[in-house]
Amino acid sequence: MTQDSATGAPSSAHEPGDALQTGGTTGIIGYRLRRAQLSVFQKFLSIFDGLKLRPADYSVLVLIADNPGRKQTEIAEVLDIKRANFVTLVHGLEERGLVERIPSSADKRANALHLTEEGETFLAHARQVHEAMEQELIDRLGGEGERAQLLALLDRLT
Amino acid sequence: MTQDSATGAPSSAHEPGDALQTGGTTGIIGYRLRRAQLSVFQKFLSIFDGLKLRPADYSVLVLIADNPGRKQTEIAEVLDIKRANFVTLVHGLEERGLVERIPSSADKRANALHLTEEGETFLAHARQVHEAMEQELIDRLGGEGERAQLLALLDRLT
DNA sequence: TGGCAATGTTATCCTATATAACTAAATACC
DNA sequence: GGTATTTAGTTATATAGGATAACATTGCCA
Repeated sequence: MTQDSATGAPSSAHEPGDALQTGGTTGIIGYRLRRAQLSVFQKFLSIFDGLKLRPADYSVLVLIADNPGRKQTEIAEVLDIKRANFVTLVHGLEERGLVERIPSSADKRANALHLTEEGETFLAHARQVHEAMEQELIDRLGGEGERAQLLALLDRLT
Repeated sequence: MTQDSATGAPSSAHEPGDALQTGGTTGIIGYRLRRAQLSVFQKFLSIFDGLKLRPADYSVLVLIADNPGRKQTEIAEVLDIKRANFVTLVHGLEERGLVERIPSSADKRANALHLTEEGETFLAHARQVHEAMEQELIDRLGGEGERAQLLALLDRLT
């Protein structure tokens, strides 16, 4: 009884060079999501290796650029980053001269976040680099239509 | 010049209660992938909280069940888990009485992995629980067709 | 005015993941 | 056949992500 291909069930024995039965995991939506996400993030990391920018850093810079003057809690919240961990993240960006924490005059507890001039320049470049990566992903998907399809399907899972 | 809705660009000022401009991040494939993956894993964790089973544990049990007698390196490899980290993972499953490490007679360095009787019973139950979750995800996607579409699109990213 | 909530921060913990080094055993090479 | 290389499992260790608790300062509000 070694008819794997018929039943898909594991045979009682295996030859040393045999491929493993992976259907039990590769059929799982969450598993495939995770693999795809890791693959895309890996590509991001390799592309942005020179700029020393991680996905979280990039998303923070983009959000600050598109919402200048917002306080830390607001930016952290939309990214689902705990404000305690956001402190370290912003601190790093500030040390690199990309972000400014300006004490809010309206609320003395809060810091208003802004990009520095250098931060604007840096992000403009990073956005170009990222745009190229995004376009490659779209190409791999098959086009804009497939990208829209994917995003719509992902939305239903969230 | 406060016509955000027309340009999508940030206005120079924001009202305290305003929603943030998030298009810069939510349009990114990798960002949406990550959010969806986190959401699905979160659901997994809450559903399997009672069984104290994490996604990685589940995938390991399934792979051992479907490929009994394989050695650690083989199972770890298909899951992209470093063999050094796999040691701890399998050790935990062994301590819980779900997995056996049987020294291979053919290769005295290797451990042949098997589920125990208890492991088989446990996994049978876990598979049922997971099947219900998977079906809910499929329903959310819209049906089997959409599931197949999603998996196909994810494949192209990997 | 006094109590409660929010902001930013520090400290700490846990988990996941990556790397290096080691042993014992198998394999390759000559 | 004996030596060198590779492989399997393991240990120790480092880093990064993310969660929680506690605290000072400030804002809110009733």
